[in-house]
Amino acid sequence: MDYHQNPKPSCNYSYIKEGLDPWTIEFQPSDYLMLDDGFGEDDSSSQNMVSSEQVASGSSTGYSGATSRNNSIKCRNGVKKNKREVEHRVAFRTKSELEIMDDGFKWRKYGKKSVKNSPNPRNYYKCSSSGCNVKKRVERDREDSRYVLTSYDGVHNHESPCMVYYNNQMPLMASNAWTLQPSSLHSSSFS
DNA sequence: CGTCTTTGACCTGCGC
DNA sequence: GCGCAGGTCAAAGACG
Repeated sequence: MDYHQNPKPSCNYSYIKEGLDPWTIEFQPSDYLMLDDGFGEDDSSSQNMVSSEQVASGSSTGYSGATSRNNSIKCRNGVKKNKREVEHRVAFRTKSELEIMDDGFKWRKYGKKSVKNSPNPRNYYKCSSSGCNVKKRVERDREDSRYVLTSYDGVHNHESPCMVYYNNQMPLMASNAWTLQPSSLHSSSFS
């Protein structure tokens, strides 16, 4: 049973960046987990991230899909949201042999879907904590299967189950570590 | 027995 | 209106 509690892999992470070579900045999981939600609001910063829609829509990998055709995000109830209205969505690419990396939370897989023009399926996860609606998408980079594309949608309304374990070393690690404010979402592509 | 993964079916939006 | 594609649901089975 893949319960996503494997030890933190000794892999290198790469932010999905804008303007610069998107795959050159590497960091460790702990670095990312300690980011605050004010992160990325300063455009002069070299640590901007982009929405996962840019990843999925092909800005960096060539993907295309229904949810990205009109720069809008569809919801189950049919309500559409503009890209920039989607809150708390982050994506990054990770060089790892493991598709599942321990981010301190427990995830339940609820779907798997093959993606057009990609030999690798996309996996869908929900946070297994009751009341927490954070979702996660994981897929291998179609152009370089050594990399894993991970995108998070939402903000955890609870602390990480690993909080106690890591608390001594990572006091800033918080449930909103994944937060990405809309103001930090950029609409331009990597082209 | 509870919780998880698997997987086909279904829903929705978009382009033609 | 139809087909395509992504995202989600839910039943069935597996596992500890």
